[in-house]
Amino acid sequence: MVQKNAIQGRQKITMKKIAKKNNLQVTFSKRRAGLFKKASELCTLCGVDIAIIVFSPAGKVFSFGHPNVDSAVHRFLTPNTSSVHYDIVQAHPNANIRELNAQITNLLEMLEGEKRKGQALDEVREAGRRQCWWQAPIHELGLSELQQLRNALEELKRNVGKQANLMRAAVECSNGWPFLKPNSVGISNFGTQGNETNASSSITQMHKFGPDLYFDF
Amino acid sequence: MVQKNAIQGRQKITMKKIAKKNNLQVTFSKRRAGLFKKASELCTLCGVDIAIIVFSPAGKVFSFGHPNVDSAVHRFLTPNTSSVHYDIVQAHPNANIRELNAQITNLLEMLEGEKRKGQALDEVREAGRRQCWWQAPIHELGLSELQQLRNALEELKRNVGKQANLMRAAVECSNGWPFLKPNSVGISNFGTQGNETNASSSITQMHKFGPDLYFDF
DNA sequence: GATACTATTTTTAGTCC
DNA sequence: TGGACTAAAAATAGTAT
Repeated sequence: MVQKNAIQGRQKITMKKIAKKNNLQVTFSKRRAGLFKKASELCTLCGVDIAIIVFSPAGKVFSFGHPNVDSAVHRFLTPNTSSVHYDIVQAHPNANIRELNAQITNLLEMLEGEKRKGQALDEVREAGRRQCWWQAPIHELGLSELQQLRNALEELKRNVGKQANLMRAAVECSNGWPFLKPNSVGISNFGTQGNETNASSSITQMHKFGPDLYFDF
Repeated sequence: MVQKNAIQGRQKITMKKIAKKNNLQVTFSKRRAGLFKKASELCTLCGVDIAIIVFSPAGKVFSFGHPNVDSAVHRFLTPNTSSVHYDIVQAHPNANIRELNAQITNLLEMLEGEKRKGQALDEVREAGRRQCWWQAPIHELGLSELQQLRNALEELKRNVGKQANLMRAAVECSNGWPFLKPNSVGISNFGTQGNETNASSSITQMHKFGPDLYFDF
């Protein structure tokens, strides 16, 4: 089905800008993912904060940050000042959020394993597709369900985006924030920060919703 | 000349914070170098701009940037004129954070269960009471990949975390903030408009990172 | 754009200098 | 902290969906 020629496998490449546009795009996606993964691992293994900002060839912005991009950037820009702004949120650590983060982190690891184990059993589950299956007594979800979950999440993401547009409109009609200036980083930061394990990093992507607006969510 | 024990070669490690201080430091140095190298390669191969900021366990700051950190950070923070970061407003009380969190938690539990059962058979479970909070039918589901689910989850995690944080911040600082309500949702937006900056092609090999690429404070 | 595959190329954990 | 070394763990180029 899919065996053309012999030579398969990684090829060595020269370190210079890739000529073929198409190839460049693929490489960019792969390596960007790889870079973010490396960063994530570094965060987890060494418990450090990292921020990465990448401007894609297409003009989009991809960012990665632990605990988030802005806190790191802020800390970078103002080395002397202790992140005061962030304390607004950090003042009262929310156990639920941490719990959520922990769960998601575990989930991600699980999915990795699940993915490896086998997608053979996936077919069997195709038939068991239901509406709102996520509400049902969850005891066992197959890959089919996971796929549905994925779609559902994307839908959610889309909805949030719409809302973001509305919100933005509202903001522009108002003045500004008490202590948030255009070039100052605002509140943000979630997940555990400080020390102790967990890989609550975040990989984000900018999504375009309007003719000239990118919402990051 | 140096053959102490047998076990040589790379060992697999678990993704959690390294316990041994000494080991952690070594790993940090190596991986940081590796991360920067990857970033460098991405710059060269794809001709894109990147900025990386890393706060070491020792409190130092390491950064990598092409063409330099500040330009990328600046571009990230000031996509254009107006636009305020982290605008928080609740235009319409649509998305309820609590519900969202509940759903996510629920989904996570579901997946946890799946993992434990070791992907047994997938019998159908009754629909059960539902409350399509995002009101979006998810019937026509294509053959998705777990990898995508993973990405979606990571994005969602960030989204939920941020919203929850902002919500808390709103509650704590409700006295004085414009239109913030206890159940308001926060959405942040960074723009990347117009500026296309298609990374110049004059990217010279960034071999070893020169003193102008590494900043060690 | 993102993924799947697979043969190779790279990266790197552990340990010693 | 920065190499050196070995061998196993990861990342990934090229190609096709």
